[in-house]
Amino acid sequence: MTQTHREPLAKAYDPSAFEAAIYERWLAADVFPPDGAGSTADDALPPFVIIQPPPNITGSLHLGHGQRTTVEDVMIRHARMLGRPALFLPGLDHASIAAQFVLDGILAREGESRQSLGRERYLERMRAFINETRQVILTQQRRLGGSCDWGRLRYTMDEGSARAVRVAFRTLYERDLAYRAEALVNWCPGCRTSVSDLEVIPTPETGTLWRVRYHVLDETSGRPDPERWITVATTRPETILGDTAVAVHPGDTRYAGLVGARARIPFVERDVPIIADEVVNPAFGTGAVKITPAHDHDDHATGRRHGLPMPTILDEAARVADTGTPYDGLDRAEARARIVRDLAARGDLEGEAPHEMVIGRCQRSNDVIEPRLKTQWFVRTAPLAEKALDATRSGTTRILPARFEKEWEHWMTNIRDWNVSRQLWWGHRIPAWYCPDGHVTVSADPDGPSACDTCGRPAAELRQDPDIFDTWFSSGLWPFSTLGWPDATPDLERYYPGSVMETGYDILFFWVARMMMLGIELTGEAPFETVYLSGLIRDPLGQKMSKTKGNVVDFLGLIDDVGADALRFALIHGAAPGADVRFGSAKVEQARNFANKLWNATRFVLGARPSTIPADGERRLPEARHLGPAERWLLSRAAATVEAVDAAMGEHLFGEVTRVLYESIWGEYCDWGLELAKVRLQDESLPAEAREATWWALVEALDTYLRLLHPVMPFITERLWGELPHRTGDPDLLIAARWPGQVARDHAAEAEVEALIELVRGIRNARAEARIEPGSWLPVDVALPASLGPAFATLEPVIARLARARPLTRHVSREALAGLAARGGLTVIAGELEAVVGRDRADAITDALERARLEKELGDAERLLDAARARLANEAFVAKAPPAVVDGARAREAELADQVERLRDRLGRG
RNA sequence: GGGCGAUUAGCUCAGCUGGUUAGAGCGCAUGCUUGACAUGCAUGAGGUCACUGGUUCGAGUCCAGUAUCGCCCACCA
Repeated sequence: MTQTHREPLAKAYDPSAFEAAIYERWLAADVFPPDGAGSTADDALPPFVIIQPPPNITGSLHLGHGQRTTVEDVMIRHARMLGRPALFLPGLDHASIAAQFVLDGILAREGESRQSLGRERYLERMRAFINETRQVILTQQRRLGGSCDWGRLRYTMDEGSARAVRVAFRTLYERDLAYRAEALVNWCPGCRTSVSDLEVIPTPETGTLWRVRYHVLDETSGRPDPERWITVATTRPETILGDTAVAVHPGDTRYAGLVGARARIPFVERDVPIIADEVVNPAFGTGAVKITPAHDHDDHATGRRHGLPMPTILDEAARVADTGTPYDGLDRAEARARIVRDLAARGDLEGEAPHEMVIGRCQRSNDVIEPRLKTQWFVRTAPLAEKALDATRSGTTRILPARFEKEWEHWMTNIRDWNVSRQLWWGHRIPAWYCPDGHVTVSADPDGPSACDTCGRPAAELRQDPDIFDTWFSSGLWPFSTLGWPDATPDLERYYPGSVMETGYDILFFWVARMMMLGIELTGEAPFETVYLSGLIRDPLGQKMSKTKGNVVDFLGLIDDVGADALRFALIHGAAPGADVRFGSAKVEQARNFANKLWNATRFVLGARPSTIPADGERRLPEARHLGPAERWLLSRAAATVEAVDAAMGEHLFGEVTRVLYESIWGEYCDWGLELAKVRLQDESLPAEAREATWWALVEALDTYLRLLHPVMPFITERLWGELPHRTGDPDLLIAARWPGQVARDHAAEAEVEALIELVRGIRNARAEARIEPGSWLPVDVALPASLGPAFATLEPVIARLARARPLTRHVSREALAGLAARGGLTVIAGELEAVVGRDRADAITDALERARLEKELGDAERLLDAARARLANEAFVAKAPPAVVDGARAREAELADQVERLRDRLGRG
């Protein structure tokens, strides 16, 4: 395949100049869908399916989303390059409560409200609103380079999801896994709906603990005795109006005589029993507790045990209602203040004290949650959780990092039934109908039931439940509802269960748990093999990013500044799985610089093509017989990088992937590979074949690095790869190219070149320490073992240039070198190699500095030698450590001893 | 009240199954317009791996405890 040359690489790396165009090329080539026209997937391989949490349709992506999309995209691109049919299905979540919260805010600014519009107009407004917002997130994902199969875009409120919701609910109902019951639910007065336990955030606050006297009834008169009372402690005096008992601990002798008596509740003037119950902690407060069964979880349980009445005294907006007192109509806070005041006036307020407490607030609106009695739909979770636990315990589904499995176990084993009813409008209406006789009919028919299941009354007489489902109910079906379930579609057959579900650990229970429970129950299979939990992105101060804090980073702005590649790299570099990351500009700059480095390195390679190689020729593997040690080293290091990246990818260690690539590309390929190659490419004395081989080796290694880096930095690698000569069989686009295969390392070449690199480093170091003019050329005499002779001979001009050595003379023995050292100069000891820099150049070299340097080196070497000797002197070490370790220690000792001896020699302290 | 995690260079963080001299980026110091790159190059300084004990020939790594910070779960008014 002949490659088409487009515009040559610009001198400066400017991602904004090509990222959008690259994305368009991918789209045009139809390579994102596993079954797209441009897909090069091998259908014999198992599909790889990533499951992404569909972002809220009304929002915009923040850096956390960016990180996750990146991680997901890294996995999908890697799988695609391995030839697997790779599905990355994009989606949006209607996010009922979150969306309503956003819209309600907008309406409030317009002077409207949910109530003023009414259900139908409100929903119309919502649809208009999401039509505006839905594009935001999709655009962001594109800008970031997400290689999603856009043709399969789904939405949790589309017809497919709606049907899945109805069928799922009916199925649960038929299996007695969904039931309707009156229960105390968490009520948010701001959102005017119940919320699940998970949505209640325990918030520490300093409240007040009031002590209130309830007068005990006189047995004969039946009237409250002004002289006898029982004092209760409460943090919520307004709930006095709903009290139906006073409880004390059965063993509490202080109150033993009062149990069985009755007390008068003030204001409502209700007479209630004084009961004994184990829940009461006699050490807390006064040891007597007022019981409000309709507005407190503990009290509700107590009320049930004792068969107490449960009057509701707060309405939907948490105003006092139906108490027959003057407090009716007051907000709970105001009612509290008045009641406290009135109690004091009556002389029944015994005292008050500040009190540290934990209060439940709404995750969404931050309102104080008010427990309230409601008839709601619940999902019976115990049997579902049991199956979910089976899946994780058996390894059918793995949770990464593994430590989250413990949290999972704990939560799943203590799970409570899931309240799925929400008194909201934006969402899936619960498909339950009630007939006048109270019969319940659950139907999956989009038009509802035709008649009551129980008594046959016609549909016209049935009334549908006004509530909608918790938003997580529909997203809990996501892994299969998006593939056509409940129908047995080819997609469902092929792409279910998914491979990896990636999300932040903060929604492990909200979402992952629900998908697992519903998925297993409804499809018979766990919905994914691996749960990969990412950490949270935090700001540079370690705070969670949030709009209210104003520390949310402008995602598209960052891409405008540094490019999507740099952002992607920065988001996963140096991050351990599941660990939170502080994200600051330093990371982005590092990533941008890395991209810039790669850009310029490629420009160099392209510009260094020997004139004997045609510009548009196909790529050739360099011929082995023309390869020198530097080329063999370069190719072997590329092979080593393939091994390291494969290992890291296999374990989902993406931070390790970027670390390895950064180090290999910058520290090896650019710092040494290109520098070594430069001299040879310019060396006219070499045969053309040798120079060609050097260039082909550069191209070969660069090709490998671009492939390895592509999942992380897809745009720049695609752009640069397009400029490289391709091999026969390569596709036009890197995204569809194959992942590098593992090739054999050349350990001999690696050792040789690394020894020579150490020599160059040593010479540079000595020169710098001796404060020698960097540009000056000094004679260098080198002694090296015979085994390194050929490599040195080949690379001699390279070493000469990198070390500023002229002339560079090789000596066969150290003895010869020792004689030279006596004539002045710097001594360099680099492993087995040794060099003298600047003999006879007393003008350039300060003897005192050189002696100081050598003294320091000697000191270091002696210390290390002592440690090595001490280690070997330990008989237990020699006897018990593995032979390889002992051998290594011996070699180390010998090397150090040799070094010490040579340094002493030079310092005249033989 | 339970459970989990973190504590490594001035800062932000890697360090997998225990094994030579603990790494990176930024920052810092010194010096370089080296024909890919100053978004760069070279060289360097900087760490009793929170503390105490234990296991081991050998511990940043494993175990126990302590301290500090963070997170999750939990019905004490």
